[in-house]
Amino acid sequence: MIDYGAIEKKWQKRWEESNAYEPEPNEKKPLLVTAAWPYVNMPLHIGHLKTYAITDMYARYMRLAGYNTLFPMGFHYTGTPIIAIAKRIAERNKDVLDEIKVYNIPDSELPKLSDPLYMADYFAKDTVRGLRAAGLGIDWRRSFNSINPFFSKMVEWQFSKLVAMNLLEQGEHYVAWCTNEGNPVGQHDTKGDVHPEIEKVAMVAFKVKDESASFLCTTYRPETIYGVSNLFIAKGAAYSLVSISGKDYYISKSAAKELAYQLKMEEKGDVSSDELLAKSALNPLTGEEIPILPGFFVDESFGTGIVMSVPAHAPFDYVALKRLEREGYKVPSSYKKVISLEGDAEQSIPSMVYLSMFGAGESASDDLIEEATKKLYSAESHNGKMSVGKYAGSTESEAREYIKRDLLADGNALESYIISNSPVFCRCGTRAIIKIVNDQWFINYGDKAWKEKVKALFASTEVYPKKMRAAYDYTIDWLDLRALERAQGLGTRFPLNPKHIIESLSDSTLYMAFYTISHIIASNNISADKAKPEFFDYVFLGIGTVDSASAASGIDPLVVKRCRESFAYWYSNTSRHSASELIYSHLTMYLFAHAAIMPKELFPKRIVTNGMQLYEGKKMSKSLGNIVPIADAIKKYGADNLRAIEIAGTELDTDTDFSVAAVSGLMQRNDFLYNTIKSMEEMDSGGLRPIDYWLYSKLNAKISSVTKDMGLLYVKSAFGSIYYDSINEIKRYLERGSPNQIVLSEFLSKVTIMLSPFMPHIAEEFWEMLGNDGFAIEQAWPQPDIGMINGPIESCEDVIDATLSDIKGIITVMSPKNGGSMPSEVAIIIADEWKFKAYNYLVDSKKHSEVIAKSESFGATKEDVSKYILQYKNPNSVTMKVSFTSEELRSAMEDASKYMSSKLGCAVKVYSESSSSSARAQRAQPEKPGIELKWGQS
RNA sequence: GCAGGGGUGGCGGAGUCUGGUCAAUCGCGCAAGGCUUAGGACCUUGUGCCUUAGGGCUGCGUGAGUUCGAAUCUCACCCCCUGCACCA
Repeated sequence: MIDYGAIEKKWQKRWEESNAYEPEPNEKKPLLVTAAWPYVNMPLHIGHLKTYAITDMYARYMRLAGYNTLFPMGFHYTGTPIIAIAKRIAERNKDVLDEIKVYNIPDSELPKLSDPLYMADYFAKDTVRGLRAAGLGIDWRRSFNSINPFFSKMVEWQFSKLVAMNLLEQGEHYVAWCTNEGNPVGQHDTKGDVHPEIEKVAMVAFKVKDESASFLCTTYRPETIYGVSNLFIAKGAAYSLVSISGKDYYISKSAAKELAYQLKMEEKGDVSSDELLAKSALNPLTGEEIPILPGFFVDESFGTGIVMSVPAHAPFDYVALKRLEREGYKVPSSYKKVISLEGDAEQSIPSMVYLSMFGAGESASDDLIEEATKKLYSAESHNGKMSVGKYAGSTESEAREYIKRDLLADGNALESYIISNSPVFCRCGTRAIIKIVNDQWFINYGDKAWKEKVKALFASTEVYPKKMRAAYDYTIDWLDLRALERAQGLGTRFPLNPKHIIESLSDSTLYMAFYTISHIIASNNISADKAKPEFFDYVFLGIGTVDSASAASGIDPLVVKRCRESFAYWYSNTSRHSASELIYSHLTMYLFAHAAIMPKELFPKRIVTNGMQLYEGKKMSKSLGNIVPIADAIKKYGADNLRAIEIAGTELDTDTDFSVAAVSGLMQRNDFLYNTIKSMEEMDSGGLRPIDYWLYSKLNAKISSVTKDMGLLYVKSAFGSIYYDSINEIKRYLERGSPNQIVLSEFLSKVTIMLSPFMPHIAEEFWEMLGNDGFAIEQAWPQPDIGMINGPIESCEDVIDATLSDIKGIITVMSPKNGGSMPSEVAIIIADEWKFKAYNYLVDSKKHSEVIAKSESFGATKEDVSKYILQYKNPNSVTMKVSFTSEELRSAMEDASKYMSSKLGCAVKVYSESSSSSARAQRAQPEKPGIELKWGQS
């Protein structure tokens, strides 16, 4: 049994003692691999480990492949969640305390975590411990966080560059807003972590009859305006008369309050709902006069608190009218249908049809009506056609845009934003609304020239998995204005508005460059006030000289020089790693930042993304309570086993499942390898047999295919070949008896090197047990000896396998007829060479007649050849030549006969067809030797 | 809706680019036997259907097409997953 804990500690210590992961520039080719830095509002769990483990595997592989490889890691502090969590720890919020419980934080630490910075530092340290324990080869000297003052200066420098390039813009922007706290509201600021979904909607104005003012109705479906039978308001609610851009409108009082955050508006006075009910309105498109009625479902706080009633298409409107009718109200009697669905009856009222589909009558619950509304809305949006009005005949979705455009152009409508999943509450308890901010700064990712530059440079960036390239291309096109500042949170102050901080994604697009100098800055204790633009200009862009940069910054010229050299060396070859979800945000912004600021030869060379890590088939989440901290998993399963599953459980593009069953499979196999290596002392090393050549062939073919797979980051396939296949091959090799120590040792040593990126600790242990010097992780990746790849001998081995399984099958069938006894002897009859030649000729010619005509050249009679070759009825299906000769197969079979004999429990004799007197001899085919079982006396 | 990815055995997941060596690598699960005081582990065998001297049939979301031959190529349709921004 392997003691994983002991092995892990042993090798981690030795690696550390030899500074194995603290590279500096040298004569080798450089490679800087970086993974998206973790956001430390919680400790890491095994779901987070995946990307880092893959990055580490890649770094280790490239190191073996001859690169001087650097893998640094920092921590992301920017934004509000760290503050939010710390605050809730201070409040002793039960959810957060429960969530944090799985990480075994000592009671003495817990109170201190209510300080956001202390908490972030604490979780960062915890993360370092976890990643070290997982055996990641990270250069921790270079670690920094996103609020490091020197780094902040770099971010400021970065944004000053963008300003100079005219890539920032100021303008209007909408945000979800808490009126109580005076802050924007993001998902983590809301009760229940609900994301406020923001939508742009139309507000249609219905002029009041005999008045200059209009009713303003929020609607998703302006195209249904032709079918409006009345307006609904909330009875008993307070309404206001307001003036927007010189026009008067009635809206609910609460809407007036909220819309004031979006539109310039003046409140002119209160109006009661009864007053409104007494009025009537004019349809802006049809001019029809319509009544105002109380709607039971109208929410004064949603939209404008006035709803246009389209009973034919809106189930709520329909039900409301029916209820009013029953209560004795005078209600419109015609439900005008304006949209038709294919196949519906002309007279049918869609809202009635859908209500009855759900078994919902006039007294149905709101939920049921809601359900019918959704279905009808979806059906009409997808397949509905306008049946009336200017756009009759066009699809509903087209008509919606056209009609909205017309209404806006004619001054019959306004636009506003609403929270479509309203109500969303801020944690303080206030309902969130939408605010339009008009001095908001944006990064203009919509800039055409910038986009073109990114596209041009990105064309030569390698993307893994390859098929993700389309997603980047799409995102490059799609990215547009992006707000870059926020009112709250940790981070770097935005130079153009120091009250705000630079938003968390925007401050993390160039930080990987800082790793190349962070340890130099730290070890020389250089303070942030020396981080002058001239310093960054020189180090990152080569603008100016060592002396000018030193003079401007006050930093020692030798330090400046070292920074410049370090950056120029490492940044010339970079590989970026993250989960694939970041393609749509961070990774593409990272491309934009590099295109704008960095010299084009330093543009990212490679981006690698991966899927998620699942746990027992499910996404890990606090609500499922299935979060496994990294330290726990390592203790339980072993770092290498955890790594292997996370890295190579699937290929990069799919999610990986972590299951305990998979771990136990790995443990058993590790034990097998361990025991095999231990038992090697007793092995001899004599002359080579076919099976030895077979193992060499497998080894070299493996090196060749794995090298190819690793180059394309087909991780699962590579690992399968290195690990599972090798184990199966060793088992087979050992079964054949008399294993050769030299052969097996070479096989295992090379496999161990290839295994080390995945399972570094175990690989080191095996490497040492095999009697090799140095670290496995510092060896050269094996080169395949193509000459040792022996197709014929592998094919012969396959034939041996197939023959064995054929024989077993026949024995199973025949035994009962022979009183349950086993055969006393099995004769294996190898086809004569002429059959090989005839067969191969058929593959080429595809014509029986041509093969038969050539009979003599194969050394056989026409009769024999035609009898043999005609059994391949469709020559087109004979496509693969036999790669070995009759004699090669005979000798391999001979060598395997002892093994077959032990498997079958009876004597096995090998004959050639011509020397066999068996009646079954002529059945022998090149890849299917004849078989004869003998019962009784042998 | 827009964009990207995907539908293969009880399950995870190969194979698809480059059609034939594919009843389908590998792994998990399951079943029987061996070993064991017992359990676990380990080893052997089996695991679509029908056969029974190494054979045949059906099958890779649905339907059609190309081809001597299709999981693989073409067309149409159905279904699922992810992202859609100020959120790290």
